Amino acid sequence: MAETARRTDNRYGNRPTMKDVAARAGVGLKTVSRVVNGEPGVTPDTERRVQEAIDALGFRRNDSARVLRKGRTASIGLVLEDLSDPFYGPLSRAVEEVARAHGALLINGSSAEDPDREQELVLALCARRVDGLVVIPAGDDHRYLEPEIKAGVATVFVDRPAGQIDADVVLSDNFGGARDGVAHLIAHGHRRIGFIGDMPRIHTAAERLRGYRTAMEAAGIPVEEAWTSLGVTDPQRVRRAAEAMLAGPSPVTAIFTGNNRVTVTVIRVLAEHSRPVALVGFDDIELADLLQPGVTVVAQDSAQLGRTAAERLFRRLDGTLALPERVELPTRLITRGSGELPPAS
Amino acid sequence: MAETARRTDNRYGNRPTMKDVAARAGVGLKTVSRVVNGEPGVTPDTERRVQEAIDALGFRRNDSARVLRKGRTASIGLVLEDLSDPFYGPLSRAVEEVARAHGALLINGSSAEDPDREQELVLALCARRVDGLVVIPAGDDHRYLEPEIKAGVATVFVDRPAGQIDADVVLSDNFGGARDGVAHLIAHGHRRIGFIGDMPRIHTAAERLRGYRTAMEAAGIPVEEAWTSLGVTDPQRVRRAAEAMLAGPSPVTAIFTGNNRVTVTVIRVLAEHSRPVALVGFDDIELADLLQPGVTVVAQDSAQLGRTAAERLFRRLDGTLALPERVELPTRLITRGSGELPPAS
DNA sequence: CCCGCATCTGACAACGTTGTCCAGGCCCTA
DNA sequence: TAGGGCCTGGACAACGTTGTCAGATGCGGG
Repeated sequence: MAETARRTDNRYGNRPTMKDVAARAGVGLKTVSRVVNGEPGVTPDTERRVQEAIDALGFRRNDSARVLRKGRTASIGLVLEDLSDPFYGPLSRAVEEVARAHGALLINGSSAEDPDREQELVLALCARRVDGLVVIPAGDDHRYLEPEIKAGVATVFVDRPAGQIDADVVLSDNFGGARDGVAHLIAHGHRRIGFIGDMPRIHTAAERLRGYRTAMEAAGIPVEEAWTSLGVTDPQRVRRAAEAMLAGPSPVTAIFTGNNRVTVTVIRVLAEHSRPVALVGFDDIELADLLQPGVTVVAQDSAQLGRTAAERLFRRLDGTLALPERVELPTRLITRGSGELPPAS
Repeated sequence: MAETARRTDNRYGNRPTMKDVAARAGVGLKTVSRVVNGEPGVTPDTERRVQEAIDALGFRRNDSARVLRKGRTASIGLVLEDLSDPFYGPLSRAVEEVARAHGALLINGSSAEDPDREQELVLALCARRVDGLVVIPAGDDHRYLEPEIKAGVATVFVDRPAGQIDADVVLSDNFGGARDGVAHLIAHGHRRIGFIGDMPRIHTAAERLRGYRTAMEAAGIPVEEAWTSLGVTDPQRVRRAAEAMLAGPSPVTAIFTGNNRVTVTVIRVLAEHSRPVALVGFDDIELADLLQPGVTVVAQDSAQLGRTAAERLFRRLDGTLALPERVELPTRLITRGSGELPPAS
C-alpha cells in the first residue's frame, strides 16, 4: 500500500526524470543526459529513440539538479531600489540583455531604499548561488558581502558606491553633472539658485549637492541657508520646500532639482507660479520637451549604466579582470528652455 | 597528490557546506541542518556551538540543493514584453511585492514581443522549476505550456489572454475602455475620428480597435478607410500615419491612440499642427496633466493587473482555486483637456 | 536499581543530474 | 583471423541538502 503512494510529497507534480526517459527509451541514464545536452557519442538511431521518449513524456531537464552538480547557476541577481521607477526600468532591461547574451537569467529584487531589505535580498540571492550580483545599494555598509565575494560571487555596484568594502562600481558623474547644470543657470544670469535633493546619506544626492555648492562657490555666490532643501522626497514636502524658496524676502529665481521625482513635482509647482522661474533637473524625464517651457536636464544614461555594470560582471566571471575598479560615466546637459530663462523679479 | 587538489572543479569557490560546519562544531550533519532551519530539538548549548561554526566559516545554505530535495523553489517567473516600458515597471514591481509576501523571489524576462523568445524564456524558467509563471504573452499559441501546467507549474496570463489553451488570465477592459474613450470624443461633437493602434494580432490592440468601431457604429458614423492605422508602432511611421489623417480632403478632427507609445508620438505631431485636434489616448502617461492641453486618457492600472495576477497565482499554488478563470479590470477615463476640444474647421 | 519515556542526536538514503571510467562491439589492418 | 583502436553505452559516485528512523542519553517513578 505504501507502493501506490510512492511519491506523496509535493515534488514537481511527479515530473518525469531522465531515469524515466531512459527506461522508456530502453537506454542508460547517461545516454539520455548526452542527448539532452547535445553531447557527442550517440548514434542517430539511439538519439531518435531518446528524443521520442522525451517528447512522449514531456520531459524537461531539472536545472536545479544540474546546478547542484555543475556549480554554476547561469543566473545573476539585480538588486535595485524600485523597479517601477522609470530610471531603473531601462537599467534593468540593459542588465537583462547582457545576461541573456551570456546565457544567464536575471533575478530581480527591489530594496525599496531599505538597507535591511537590501541585505535580505542580496543574501537570498547568494543562497540561490547566483553567479553574480549587480547591486544598486540602499545601505552604506556592505561588509556583510565580504564572505560572499571571497567565495566567488562576482559583484558590481551601480549608481552608488559600495560602503566599507572594495568592489567594482559604475557611476554617473553626479558631481560634474550637477556642477555643470548649476553653472548653466549661473551663466544665464541667476544668482539666487535653490537646490532640492534627496537625503545626503545617499551618495548620488550628496555628490549632486557638492556639485551645486562647487558651482556656486566658483561663481563667488554665497549660498543662503534657505536655498537648499535636503532629504525631502515625497511630493507633499517637495512642494512645500519649493514654495518656501519662492516666497520669502529674497526668493530664488532658479531651482536645481536633484532627481527625476523631485523635478516632476517642482514642475507642477512652477506651473502654478506667477513669475517664471528657471529650472534644471537631474535625470531626464519623458515628454520634457513638450512642456512649456521644455525642461532642461542633466541626463544620465541609465541603460548604459546597467550595460556597463553587467559587462563588467561577466568579464569578472570569465576570470579576466583583477582589481576592483571605479568607472564613471559622463552626463549630458540637454537644454530645452526652462534652464535658459533669465532671472525674473 | 590527488589529495591536495581534491576540489579542482569550479564549484562555488569552495564554499563551506553543512558537513564542514558539522565537523567544525563536532556535531552531526543533521544537527546543523536543524539549526539552520530553526527546527526544534536542539539544546541551546549545541545550537550555540553550531552557530559559532557557521559564523566562523561564513556558511550560507545552498538553496540549490535544498530546492532539489524539497521540490519547491520559492521563486516565480515573470515574462513580459519590455521591462523598460513604463507600463510594465509598476506591473513587475507589484508582482514582486506579492511574491515577496509569499517568501518567493522573482525571475524576470523580456520577450521583446517575440513569440520564440517568449517560449524560450518560459521553458528556461520551467527548467529552473519556478513554482509559477506570470506571462504577458507575445505569441498566440501556448500549447507548448500544456505539459508544464499539467506538471504543476501555476500559470497566470496578464494583459492578454493565452492562445489555444485554457488558463487563468487577468485583463483590462480594453474593449470597453476604447469604446468609452471614443464615445467621449463623439460626445464632444467629433465625427471624423482617427484610430492609430498596434498590430491587430496583439489581443489588446484588436480589442481597442473593436471598441473604436463599436462606438462609431453606435453613433451611426461610418468609418472611413483612411481613418484607421494599424500595426504601426515605431515613431517614424506613427508620425506619418497621423500626418496623413490630418491632411487629405476630409481630415480627422480627433484621434484616438491605441497605447502609450503611440500617444506620445501623436502628441508631438499635434504640437506642431496648426489647427487644434482632439486626442484621447489609451494608457496614462506621466506629466500628461502638465501639457497644454492636458492629455485625456483611458487609464489602466498596471500595478493592479500585476497584483491581481500574482495573487491568483499564489492562491493556485496553495491549492485553492479550481478552474481557470478570466478576470477583467475596469479602465478609467481621465479628462484633462485634449479630449474635450471641440472639432475645429 | 531498573524500566519506560522524553529528548536530543546522527547515520543513511534520496532528490535528479553530470563526470569518470570501464565494457563491449565494431571496423580496420597486418 | 588476431590484435588494436575507436565508437557507443551504461554503472557508479558525487553535488549539498532534508526526511526517516533508530540509537543514545538523561530523568523520573515504581
